[in-house]
Amino acid sequence: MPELPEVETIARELRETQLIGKTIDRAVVFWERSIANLIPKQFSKEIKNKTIQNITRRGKYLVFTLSDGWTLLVHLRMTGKFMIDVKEGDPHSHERVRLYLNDGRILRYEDQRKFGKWTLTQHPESILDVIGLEPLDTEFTLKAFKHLIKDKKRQIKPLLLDQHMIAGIGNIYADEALWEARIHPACSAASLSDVEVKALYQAIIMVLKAGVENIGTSLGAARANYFSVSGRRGNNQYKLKVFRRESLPCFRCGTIIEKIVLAQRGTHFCPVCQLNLSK
DNA sequence: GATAATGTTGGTCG
DNA sequence: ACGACCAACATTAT
Repeated sequence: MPELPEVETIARELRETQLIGKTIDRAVVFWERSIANLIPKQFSKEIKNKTIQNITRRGKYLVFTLSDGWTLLVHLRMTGKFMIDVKEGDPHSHERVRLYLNDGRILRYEDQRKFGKWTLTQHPESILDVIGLEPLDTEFTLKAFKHLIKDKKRQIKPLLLDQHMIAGIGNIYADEALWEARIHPACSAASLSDVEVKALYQAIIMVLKAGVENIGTSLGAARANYFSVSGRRGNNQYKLKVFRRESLPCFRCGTIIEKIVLAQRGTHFCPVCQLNLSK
């Protein structure tokens, strides 16, 4: 569920809510497998009394820099979310981990589908260094993008979703970027012309920036859907051009948007605007 | 009421 | 190197 813009929004809200500088008095784990690399007992022991020094984002990971050289990496996968409470209370229905802070607040982590993972480590680089370029950083240049996709015969959409190539793009923003760039999601990366590569490069940056500015995409009304720490829903769902618009007219040419499956992911595109048969 | 689909990622197996 | 498929899960839509 949360892609780069949603994770970025959450990181910002966690900072804005003054978590930085607070100390973790105690941790409670309700679902063991939410902690990827430690048993709950070890996790609770190691995180106790650590101070939160910073909260940032790398790809789709939330990065909590803690005291004494420790880092907490949180990947929300499909349904992970954070909530902050001022008072003790029974665990919420999908609450998996809870951190008690020294200012009396409780940071709750909920994850309906239990796919999300927390990693508490002194060596975060082993995870963070193997993921790809940050698309909203200066390192993501047109030249770097060209280098990334040249000679890659694989389909362009699965490539965009590959976190080892570019970090943070998920199913929504991949479809949106390809529509903006007028590129068919199934065509081979290496087959793209220079003009198409540049258009796609600009589209990736554009759709991600728009997502961040609109504080993320919250689809549907269900509780499983993305909302930020404060419970606020994003607004980007109202700006989407193709994602989940199957059988509706393309905003550019009026053709009915199609939905296919690519790399086991629902994929939405306009069969006329995005018709580059180069493959 | 059964079945398919869901925004993620890691593994296996050709 | 890649793609196809499965697995981890709970819920909603059909």
